[in-house]
Amino acid sequence: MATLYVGNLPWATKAEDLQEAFSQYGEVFSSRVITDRETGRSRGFGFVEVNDADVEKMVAALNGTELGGRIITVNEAKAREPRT
DNA sequence: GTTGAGCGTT
Repeated sequence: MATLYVGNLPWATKAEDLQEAFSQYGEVFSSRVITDRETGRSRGFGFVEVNDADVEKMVAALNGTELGGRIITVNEAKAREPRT
C-alpha cells in the first residue's frame, strides 16, 4: 500500500470524491481530505491510500487532470511515514 | 458567504 498526495483541490472536495476518482484507475483502500484543524474548512488538498503496484498508474492517470472543476496535483506522499 | 502554495491525525 502507498499514500498519494492530492493537491490543488476545490474547497468542496471530499474524501469520497477522491475515493471515486482514484478508484477508477486503481485500487483505493482509503481516502482523506485535509481540513483545517481550527476552522474545519478544507485546506484544498488530501491523501489517498492505494495499492502500491498502482501508484504509478494513479499518478499518471490523475496528476494534472481535472477534479471538481479544478486541475489537481497527484504525487506519492513523502511526509508523515516512510515506507519502512 | 472569503483564500490557492503545498504534504495529513491518532
